[in-house]
Amino acid sequence: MILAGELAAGEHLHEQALATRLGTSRGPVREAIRGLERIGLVVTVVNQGSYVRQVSEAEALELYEIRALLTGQSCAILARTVTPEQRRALRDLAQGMATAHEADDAAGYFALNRQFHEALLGFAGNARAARICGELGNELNLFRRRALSVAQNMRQSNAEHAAMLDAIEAGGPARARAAGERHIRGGKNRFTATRTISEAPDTGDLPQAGPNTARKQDQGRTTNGTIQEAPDPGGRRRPRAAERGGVRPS
Amino acid sequence: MILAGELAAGEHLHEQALATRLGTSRGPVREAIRGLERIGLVVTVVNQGSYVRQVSEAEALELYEIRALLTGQSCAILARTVTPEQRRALRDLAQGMATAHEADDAAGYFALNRQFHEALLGFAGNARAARICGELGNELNLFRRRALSVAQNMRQSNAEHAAMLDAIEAGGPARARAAGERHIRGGKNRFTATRTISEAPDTGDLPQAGPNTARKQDQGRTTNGTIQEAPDPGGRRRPRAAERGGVRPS
DNA sequence: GGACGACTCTTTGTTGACAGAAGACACGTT
DNA sequence: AACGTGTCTTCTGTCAACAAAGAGTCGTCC
Repeated sequence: MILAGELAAGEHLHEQALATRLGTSRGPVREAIRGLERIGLVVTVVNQGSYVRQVSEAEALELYEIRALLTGQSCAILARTVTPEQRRALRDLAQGMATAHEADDAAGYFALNRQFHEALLGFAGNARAARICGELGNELNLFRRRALSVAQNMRQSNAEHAAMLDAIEAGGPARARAAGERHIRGGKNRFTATRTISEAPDTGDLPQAGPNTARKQDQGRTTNGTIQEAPDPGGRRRPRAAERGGVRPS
Repeated sequence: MILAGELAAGEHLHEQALATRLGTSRGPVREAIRGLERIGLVVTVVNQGSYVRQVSEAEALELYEIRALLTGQSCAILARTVTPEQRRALRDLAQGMATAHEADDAAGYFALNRQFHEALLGFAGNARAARICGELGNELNLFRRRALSVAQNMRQSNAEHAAMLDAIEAGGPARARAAGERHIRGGKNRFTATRTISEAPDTGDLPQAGPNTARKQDQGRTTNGTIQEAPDPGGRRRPRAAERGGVRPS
């Protein structure tokens, strides 16, 4: 639900509501939340609840850097080890993305893009790196949402994919690595360029509190103590207040 | 408890026993297990329970590669951005490790080593990379345990730390990156060399079943479906059999 | 009129109990 | 004697209920 955008970034996770919605009880929901917390999709404040993680721009840039490294390394490895079947599979995925782009099928494009990167990392033989890269991509989706569905960006991304494959097939490890890193950093730049679009809080139908509602907040001590990040619920903590008066102007 | 070695790799996590031992009930234990599962310290099989993750040698090598990349990148960044305070902090940690090595203080050495790498990654400015690297180190500890407490290895590791710092301070990004990668790959080689030592199952006081006890095992379908790894409980699944007759020879 | 304090309500944290599943043991059959 | 089947026990998965803590609201006092 988080990745699908049904739960907005910063949104409070109401355990009972989720349980009834999923047709189960609070126990399984809590266990799931603990798992999401560990992979960084959710932040929990003791005695207050859990919130969908809000990725700051600085953090997003960090994630891009890690992905660039891992992707570049995978390309470098593939330049030496790629098999004809793998080449064909990657080319097919790239071709599929091109047609999806022409058909203006953003959803299909994203699915294929994910498969492409997953296959690339997987072929390189480091399953764990592939898993990490996928999780980082998930977190990035929390931030960028669909701000990247600009057609121009899709085309540019496709060109970079082709360059990566060319470098893998004929360029040698160093060039392949550079192409891989360039692609991710290109995505990073596209993200930075279109960031202002998603800057507007797009919480959909949720009532939105003002940016400086007085709140105790306790400086966000999380249960595992790793990410001391202010949850900033964004909307209401107690539904009652929002439903009755809406935003309380300080 | 896993990192401290109280729970051996492959050991079954008995929820009720853990709950009573920790003075709580099964709910919080289950939530904690879900978190550990997400970061890869625990593997769960449905309707069978959770086991401390067993890291295969191939996986361990993968983890080393990822750490090498991240560490090398951090060194490259630090070569351009390191401040005098950071240099001093890293030098102090390296010096502390040297004295710990001379004093044969393996525990102190490991603690300092962890701090050193944490500080290195942290100074490089990518908090997430630091976190990932730390988690990977935790997982590696599942495997290598204390096979690396050989004095010779400590000395070699110290020399590599010094080389990293030298390269960061005077060598430029490329040399610093190479030094960082060389250190982690050196650890990888030391791990491979001493691997046979830890190969002997060191489960301590646990009764150990024979290597080929017939078991259904269901090929280990996990709850999240990511790591299809055979749990291989290693010891007993039901205490009764082991307590009554011990190992049943086929 | 504004600020402080008590009260109430909602939500989380935790517990105990129940149902289902899976393995182990014992018995009967081939 | 070996194999298959039935039963039993144990453990996990899930649920409903209780206790505690925090936040909002209302009343009172300065």
